[in-house]
Amino acid sequence: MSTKEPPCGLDAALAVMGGKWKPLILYHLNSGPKRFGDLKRLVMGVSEKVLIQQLRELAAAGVLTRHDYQRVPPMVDYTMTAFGTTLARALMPLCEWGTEHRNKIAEIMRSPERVESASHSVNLGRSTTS
Amino acid sequence: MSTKEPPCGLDAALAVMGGKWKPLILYHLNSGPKRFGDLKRLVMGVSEKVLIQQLRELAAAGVLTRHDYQRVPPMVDYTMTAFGTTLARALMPLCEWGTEHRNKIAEIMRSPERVESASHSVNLGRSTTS
DNA sequence: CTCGATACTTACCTTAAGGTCAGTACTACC
DNA sequence: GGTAGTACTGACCTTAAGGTAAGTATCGAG
Repeated sequence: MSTKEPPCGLDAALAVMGGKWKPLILYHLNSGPKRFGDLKRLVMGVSEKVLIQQLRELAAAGVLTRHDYQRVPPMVDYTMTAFGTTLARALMPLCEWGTEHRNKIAEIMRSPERVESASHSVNLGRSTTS
Repeated sequence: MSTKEPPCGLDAALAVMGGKWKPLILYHLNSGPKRFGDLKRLVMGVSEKVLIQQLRELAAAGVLTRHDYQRVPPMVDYTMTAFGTTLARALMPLCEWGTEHRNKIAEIMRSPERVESASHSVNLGRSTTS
């Protein structure tokens, strides 16, 4: 019984969209195909190397397609697949939640709520913060 | 203009819920208060140390409260805050998406889609896979 | 000529995140 | 005595993830 499929598919979803920049990449691509340079500007703070890497992973996961126009200088665009679109749609409530609560979250990050019996500051770390 | 608040709150949301086990912790706590041991069994694969750590972080972020009954042996339970409940609700579409697509995702992870001009396997890494 | 644009690749580096293991303190049961 | 339960703490370790910097090749503009 302990090896049964879990009731919640969050682990599976996170296996696809997990990565520091992937959620934002998905958000931006959901509004239409984008060139590499567009994404670089829209996903503020991402390095070229990591952007390329995570785009490739998303492509490998069938979430987006990379279309190379075989030009010099290079010209490449990235488009959501139908599968990817369903994921982006499932991410929208989280996006909205974050937008609505952005001020509260910023405040909490500045001054985390005192945790009973411990009051060290929170490190939310590498993988998800910007 | 480039320092304006982003249109999408995913970064803020991820600042709160980012962490390998936090989404699943949130999912399980959404169905009612839980003892530490309950969570350890429900969130399969998590180590005690990391579970404690991420519970503390979620408490510091105001998502849940920790109630210590001051007993020996220790008796502690964790309850979602109203704020946390809004987040868990925002996560449900993603949970459902993952559940629906679990088979497809498992297949992709076994055999990632060929990426144009590269065909290396996908490593979805530490922070979000189980 | 230089610089800017395009979208990458590669070498190398740092460190945050998650983990194992040992320990804590008490009770109850065998 | 031992084991099991409760929920932690701290020391120590590994490595995945994200990053910087340098480089690639071509075109067009000044």
